[in-house]
Amino acid sequence: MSGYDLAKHFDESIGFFWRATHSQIYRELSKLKERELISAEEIHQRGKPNRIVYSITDAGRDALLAWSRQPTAPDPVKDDFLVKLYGLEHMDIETLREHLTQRMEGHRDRLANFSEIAENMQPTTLGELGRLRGLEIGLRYEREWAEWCEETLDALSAKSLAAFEGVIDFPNKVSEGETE
Amino acid sequence: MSGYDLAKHFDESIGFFWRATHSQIYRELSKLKERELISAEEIHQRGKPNRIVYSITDAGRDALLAWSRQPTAPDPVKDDFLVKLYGLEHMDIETLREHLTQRMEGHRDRLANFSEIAENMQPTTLGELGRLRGLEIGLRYEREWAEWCEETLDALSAKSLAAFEGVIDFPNKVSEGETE
DNA sequence: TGACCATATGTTCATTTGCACATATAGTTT
DNA sequence: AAACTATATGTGCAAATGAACATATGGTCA
Repeated sequence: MSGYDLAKHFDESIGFFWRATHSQIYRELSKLKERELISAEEIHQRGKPNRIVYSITDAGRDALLAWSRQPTAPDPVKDDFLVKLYGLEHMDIETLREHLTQRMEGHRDRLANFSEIAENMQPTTLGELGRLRGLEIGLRYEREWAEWCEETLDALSAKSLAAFEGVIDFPNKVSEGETE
Repeated sequence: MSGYDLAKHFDESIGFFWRATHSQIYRELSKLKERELISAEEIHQRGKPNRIVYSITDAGRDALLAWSRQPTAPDPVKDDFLVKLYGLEHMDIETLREHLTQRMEGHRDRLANFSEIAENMQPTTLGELGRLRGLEIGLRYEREWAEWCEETLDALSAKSLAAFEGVIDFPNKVSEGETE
């Protein structure tokens, strides 16, 4: 693939579990070529700029296999929305409810999208099997987040919050934000 | 809190959704103090080095509230294990199975840990409610990953893979990795 | 005609982050 | 006596990353 193709690929299929901007992609391709893990071929085009199409080398394939043998730590979660929940008493809850609703919709959209793709997949090769497994965790991920958003919206609803003592008067409803 | 306290805090409770090394913490505390969002007080101790205990200022509280009003994008997943699955035909599947097993155990351990904490929580304040909601998504996250690992191990078992044509002879079992 | 979009590749700059190093005290273990 | 652990704060360096800038062609749209 060319760098441009890779960038589009990140936007489309594999974006759920890995992504990179085009600036990073071109940098990495240069490094990989210098290490001779990929080879480059310039393709001349009429009307459009030249493309540089890269192919994996034997050394690259070896490196890929060696990499697959190295342990992988689970992707650490780092979500500032959960930080906001952690300090909920200092936050603007009304705004949080809005954000929760938006987030829920996003998760539901992606869930529907993933479900549709997964239903039309009938893996017959190892590669397809792996990609289906990837889709499967994406599905689970979006489903759980969507459900959690719904539950959390309910827990943060005015009715639910009224059950908490000393909470009926929100501490943050007064001053409108003029600070940065 | 002092920087040292914060570092321990990251290791303990809030590590699931946010973390930082002590070097980063001290740097950020310096910046926050310069912006006057926190104030510092040096505490002299016998036997131990002095501690610098930070407290939030009124400006800091304002900034915190303003921050809570800013939208938060979902934490993007970036997991190289899923990249390995994506290119499954080029990977060492036996090693992947081992890593899957280890990962599954890790997720199960954390699930058990989170479950125990959640069961003993009876939120009576907004803060506690928020922290329970954070724990709840952690619980869902670990549960789904653990189940997915189990399913994936099954899908990658020798028996399951035998059902795939042209897959019985693994392409990657021969050469032992000497490349980096 | 001028603006914008798609294709295509790159550089520069700043931020975030982690790792390793550095320093200092005092108790505990080998 | 030496090594290690806990407490406590910091610096230097490198890697990863994204945003913005830069350039070039040709088609479409207002």
